[in-house]
Amino acid sequence: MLGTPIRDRAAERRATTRGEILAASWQIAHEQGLSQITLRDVAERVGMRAPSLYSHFASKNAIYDAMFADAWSACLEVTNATVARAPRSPRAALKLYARTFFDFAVSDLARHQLMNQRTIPGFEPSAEAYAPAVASLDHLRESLAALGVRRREDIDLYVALVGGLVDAQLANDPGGNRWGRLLNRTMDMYADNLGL
Amino acid sequence: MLGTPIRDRAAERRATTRGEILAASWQIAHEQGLSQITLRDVAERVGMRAPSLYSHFASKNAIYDAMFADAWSACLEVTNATVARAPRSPRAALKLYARTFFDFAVSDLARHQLMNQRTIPGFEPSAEAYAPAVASLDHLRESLAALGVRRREDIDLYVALVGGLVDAQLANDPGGNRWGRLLNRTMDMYADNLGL
DNA sequence: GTCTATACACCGATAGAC
DNA sequence: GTCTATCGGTGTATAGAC
Repeated sequence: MLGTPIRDRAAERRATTRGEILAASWQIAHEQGLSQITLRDVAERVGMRAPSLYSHFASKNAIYDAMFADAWSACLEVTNATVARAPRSPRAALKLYARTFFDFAVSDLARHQLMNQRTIPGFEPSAEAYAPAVASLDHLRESLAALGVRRREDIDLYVALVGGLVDAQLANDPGGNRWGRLLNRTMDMYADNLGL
Repeated sequence: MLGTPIRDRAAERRATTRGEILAASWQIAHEQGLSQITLRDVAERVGMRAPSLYSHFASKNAIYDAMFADAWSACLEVTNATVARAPRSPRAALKLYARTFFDFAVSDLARHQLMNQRTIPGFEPSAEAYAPAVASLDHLRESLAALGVRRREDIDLYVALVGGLVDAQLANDPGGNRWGRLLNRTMDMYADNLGL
């Protein structure tokens, strides 16, 4: 009687190919911009013809969808690691959280555009791709709650403050630190406003 | 001897056609999104064939360029009118300036994307189109200076605060007021931080 | 299942007739 | 200045080889 193989070599190969397609897509996004990804270019980099990509992704937007999930999963991983070594002082913790997200966002323009802006014309993330994004926001809420920040408007303000610094940095001084310098001051200002 | 005509009817007609092309482009941007503008669609709305548009604009990006100048000119006009009726109190003036820009930005998503984000793949505003944008920033600097805000990092912080609220509002609650409600509080927080 | 070949409809842009 | 015709490029779809 034939037993079930331990490893599913076909599935492994399929997952590898999927990863290669995504890696090539990220490469193009970094080199030429997020919206400059073309199926023919992706296919060439992985040694295929363009239509063959449809064996692995249902459409070009499905590739963006997987990239969106990738990006937010990476964000969730980074912030998880940070919270584990959070300092006791609420202000210090606030600054660490904000700095972690700021550095993550500023370090990759294409990724930030995919995560936080709607720069791709017809693209809307699927529910599955949104899951790690929701998890990240939940995680942020828990982390802020542990510092005593629980009201929705306070969390909204935090989101706007950090997001505003990130957007200003990327839009007006990409590669620089003109707005990154203001991050600690902004968090002190925020903590003062909350009476922390 | 033939005198020069008082009115240049050909130039007037040309300017009118240009305006019609831009109006049609804004209409499409509002209905379908900024990146969904196609030359064939624009041409159809003004009663032309697509290639005829090249008699009035050198390229599709030249249309975006004129729209960019339009948008910042409108912003400059609105903020100019606001400063003229500024209250004496620095805090009240700060709130009025911020509210004016916030309402202007939030009222038109497509316009805001064109002005402040880089959502169109190959588009970079020309120097001429940038002029009203630079004038707006100069105008903001003068207005803030009159309130006692003169350091570059203080101005940078103001830009990030207002921009962050606008982006959060448009991205997470379009048509609502969830972040608009935080504008006055944010300006008080900012004024506290500056000791105003 | 995976890939190739081919095709379609649409895009921005250009050439040349009128 | 506007037209028709056309070009190379795009995302997408499908038939069929292996």
